[in-house]
Amino acid sequence: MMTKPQRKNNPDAVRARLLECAARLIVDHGLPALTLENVAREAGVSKGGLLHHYPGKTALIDGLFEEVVDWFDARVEDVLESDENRQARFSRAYLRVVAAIDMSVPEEKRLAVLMLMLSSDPHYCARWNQWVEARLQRHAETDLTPIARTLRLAADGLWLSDLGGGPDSHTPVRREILAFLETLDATGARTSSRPHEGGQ
Amino acid sequence: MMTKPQRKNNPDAVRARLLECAARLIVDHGLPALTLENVAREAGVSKGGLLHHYPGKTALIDGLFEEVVDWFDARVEDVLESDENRQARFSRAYLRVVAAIDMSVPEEKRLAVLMLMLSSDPHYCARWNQWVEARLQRHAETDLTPIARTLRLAADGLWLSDLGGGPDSHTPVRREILAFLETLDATGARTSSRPHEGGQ
DNA sequence: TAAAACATACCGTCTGGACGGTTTTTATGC
DNA sequence: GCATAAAAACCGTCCAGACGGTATGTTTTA
Repeated sequence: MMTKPQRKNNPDAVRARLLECAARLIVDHGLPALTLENVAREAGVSKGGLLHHYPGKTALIDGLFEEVVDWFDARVEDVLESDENRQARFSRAYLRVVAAIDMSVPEEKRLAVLMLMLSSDPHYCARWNQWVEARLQRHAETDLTPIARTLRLAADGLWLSDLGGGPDSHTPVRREILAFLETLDATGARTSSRPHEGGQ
Repeated sequence: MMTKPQRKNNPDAVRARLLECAARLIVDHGLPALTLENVAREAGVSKGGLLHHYPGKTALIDGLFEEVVDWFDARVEDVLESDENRQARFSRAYLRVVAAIDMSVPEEKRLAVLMLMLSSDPHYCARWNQWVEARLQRHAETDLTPIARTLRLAADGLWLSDLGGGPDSHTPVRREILAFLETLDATGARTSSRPHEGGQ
């Protein structure tokens, strides 16, 4: 027997569905497709139902933003801990998480949402920068080198390419790039590993 | 005396002003600020006047897109030709152009528009990919290596960082990254320069 | 029975764009 | 040259639809 078969309403599931549908809408049809009506219809609730859970469009987007950031943060933390090499740990984890994203998996598509929100709204951009800089501060010993920064920069590029299906988003090419970047990481560690603080 | 002081109408100038104002509106206040009325007011014409030159909003955006791409293309071509080193010529030029962008110069701000359009609309994303792939095909001999791809990826990351004022957009850090990437370019050329075609 | 979880109906605003004018420029005939 | 017709440039108004949000119900859960 199921755990809760007699329960008709499941607000938590509805909220999750709302967020998921919002993400899918954005990724598949762009930001203008993110309307309250669309999200509600996709999630199988009425607009009133949606506004009950998220009192306004900004609340919905905020919820989506935080969920995606948390998801990304958790994955980075996970990859980070299972890495013995300390050199540029955070940035390498950052890159690996981005590289591991498979856009054909709807679950992972939602990260693309982040990219969209970042580039469109200065507000979320600032909040994202806050997250990055907090992590950068925590890993100041290992992730302030040019190599580390390059890894993250390349990750962002890969990320953007994924979003638009660019020439670098195809599996074989991407695999090669990744391999190169990991090599770069190893060699770069020897080349210039001095962490420099507070330039200027 | 001026060349054409007696001419009251100057449609070409109006069209240019329209595009410029559209770009500024997007960069300064985000995409939702791009309304026909706003653009028309900023450009000092009526909405009817705008619709005379660009029959519809999509036409306006299309015009803006093409102008910015052309601008970027011209600069890349320019940097490209004045580079004796053949290794990853196109990708290095791509990087240098992006790196040279000064967001405090309004003229160069408009490149940010491209980034916004790319990440928001799948349609323009495809058109951008078309451009990149065309250039990639033209420079197939030099720019299909992982290093070349990495340069462009990093450029995109830098670009995105510029748009949002991320931690890598500050001058000293950026300068360091750039220096590193140029070094990487030189060393990488020796490491693995074999062009591989048609993976899969 | 009170509150949470929904649905339905409705409203105000904004925006793209159609439409019919008016003025300016250009092309044409003489 | 010059009148004049035609085309291009431009303006102001109006409208239909979309969208965010409110207000008010109805059902389910605690």
